[in-house]
Amino acid sequence: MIPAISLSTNITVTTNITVTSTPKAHKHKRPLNSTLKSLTKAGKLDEALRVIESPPSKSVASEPDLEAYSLFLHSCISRKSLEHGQRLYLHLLLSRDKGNYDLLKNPTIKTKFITLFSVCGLIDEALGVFEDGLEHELVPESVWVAMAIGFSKNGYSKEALLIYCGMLSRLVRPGNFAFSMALKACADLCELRVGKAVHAQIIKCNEEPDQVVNNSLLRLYTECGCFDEVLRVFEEMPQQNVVSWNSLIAGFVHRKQVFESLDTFRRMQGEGIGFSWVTLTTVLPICSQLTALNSGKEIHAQIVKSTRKPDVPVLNSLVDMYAKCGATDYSRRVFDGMQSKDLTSWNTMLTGYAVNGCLQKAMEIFNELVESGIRPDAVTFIALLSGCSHAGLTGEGQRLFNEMKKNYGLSPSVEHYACLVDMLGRAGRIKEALEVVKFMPMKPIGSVWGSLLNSCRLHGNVSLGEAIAEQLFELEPNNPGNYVLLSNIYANAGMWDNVKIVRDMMERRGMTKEAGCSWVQIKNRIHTFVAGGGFEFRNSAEYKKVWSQLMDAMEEIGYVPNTGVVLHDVNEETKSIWLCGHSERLATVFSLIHSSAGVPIRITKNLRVCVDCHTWMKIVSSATGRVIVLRDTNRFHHFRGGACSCKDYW
DNA sequence: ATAGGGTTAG
Repeated sequence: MIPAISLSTNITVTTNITVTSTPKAHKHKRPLNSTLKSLTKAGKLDEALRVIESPPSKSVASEPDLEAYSLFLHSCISRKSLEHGQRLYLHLLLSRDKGNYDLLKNPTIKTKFITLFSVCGLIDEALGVFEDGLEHELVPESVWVAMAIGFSKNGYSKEALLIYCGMLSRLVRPGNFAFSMALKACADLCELRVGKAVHAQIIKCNEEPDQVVNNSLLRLYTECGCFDEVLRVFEEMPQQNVVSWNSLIAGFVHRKQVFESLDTFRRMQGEGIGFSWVTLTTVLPICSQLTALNSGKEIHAQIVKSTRKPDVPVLNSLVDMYAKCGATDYSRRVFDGMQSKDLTSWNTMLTGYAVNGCLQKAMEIFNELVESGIRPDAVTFIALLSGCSHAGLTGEGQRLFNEMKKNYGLSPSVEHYACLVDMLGRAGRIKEALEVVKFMPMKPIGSVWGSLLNSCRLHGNVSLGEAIAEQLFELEPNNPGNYVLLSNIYANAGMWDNVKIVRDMMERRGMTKEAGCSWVQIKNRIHTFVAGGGFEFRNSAEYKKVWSQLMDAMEEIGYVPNTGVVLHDVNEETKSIWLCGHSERLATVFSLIHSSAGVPIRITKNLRVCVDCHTWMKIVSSATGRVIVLRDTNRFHHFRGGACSCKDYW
């Protein structure tokens, strides 16, 4: 059975097949072939071509044989040497026109040309080779598969599947190569239905799928979120290798089961599977997400200990992990040590500096990037612009925004406009920000209105905030953050009735504000604190001791809680008690108790830091002499000696 | 000839 696939195509596959007789082996004489082969093996493709293209003399055969050409093409493919391949192709076409035996009909040669053109990105040329004679010949599986892989590798997964279907419709039986290719295409498209049909074919063909096919199944089900299937295939396959385990970890990451994925990584070491660079590039982002610096460092140690040379992606994710843990110095060390860098390496380092508020250094990296001759891309500018926005460098940001198109030929996307709007709004230039929204060439997305609303909150603009919120509620009715922002605006203005109206609206629409939650890694454990929770900890003697010491220090400095951040209409005393229960404070006290002096405290929060906690943190950093690195939903705050890296602008 | 990965965004 052929699975029903509804995909649009411009490829027509005809089904009337005429079988031509098998070509007779091409006669050849040794000398020419051995010359050609040795030239090819020595990498002297130019000379080899000269031999091929030279007019036939009587002393040698008119054409070299299949084997010699195969070898030559193989060499072209591994070097991605399009030019040599094209010249051979032209030569064979001319030779065919002269009435010589048509070597382009030979499946091996055909497969190699298809592969060569595909790896060089010339998918149309590859298709031309493939379709040449398709109607009259019985094309073996290998040719179909080469064409399909060509499509798939160039990002044309639908077309790859259509080739697969074309093959089935001609009753060519798919083998393991065809199966894994088809499954990859389905995984790339998230085409679960077709993928399951292929799975069914694999089962029905009654031959044991090989490991690659099983791994492709794992990836399909991982991508499509069918975790039960992932587990089943994983358990049932005769042997799991590194790739299988990597898929399993990726499956957990996909489901945001960070602890399970770390656990699987450990189990894989326990079972003697080891790891590959891909394993580490899958696991490192978990450490980034969790700000689990200790775990990240352990992985770094594995890389250092290894005798293999780490590849670019694994080092990129290492740079990112350190940056996401607020440790840009470590990032920089890894970055500087990289022997080769790609644009992602630069973007990652740049972004790391930008989100940590080190705009100066981000600009230095940017300049170095430009000097090294690499062209920055859209991501580079999002990092720079959002960095400028958060650092309050409006002029610099505007300059970059304009340079983007003028000097680098990049037209700003809606995300870039969002950054521009954000930086103007934050600086209190809300009117100009609105002008940008009005004249930008595309429809604003939620985040554009969102940053405007945030600007209204920062600058206490109630009426404009209301108007913007209205737009936003229409665009993103189910984003609780927008409602919270509006109620913040009302609360700051003391308009408690309106706060209540917004709260009721949220409740009616079934939305809840995410509970504030902070966590910190101490040794290998992640300790989580929820706002208003942690009672057991707060009742402990050690907590009370540290807390009262902090209170004394606060009093000395003259700290008065800013209860304005409590968005409920309750009395002042209750408000200040609630503030003490904010999750970042619990995490801070916990860290003060459980980590040694001199080590920076690294806390991560799922929401934005509140203004009062921000003040509180500054004081704690000066009273205890500790560096506190707080990562909130979008920024880093480095508290040191009573000041914050964000200069109170965020 | 087939399977696995990293960066931005209120």
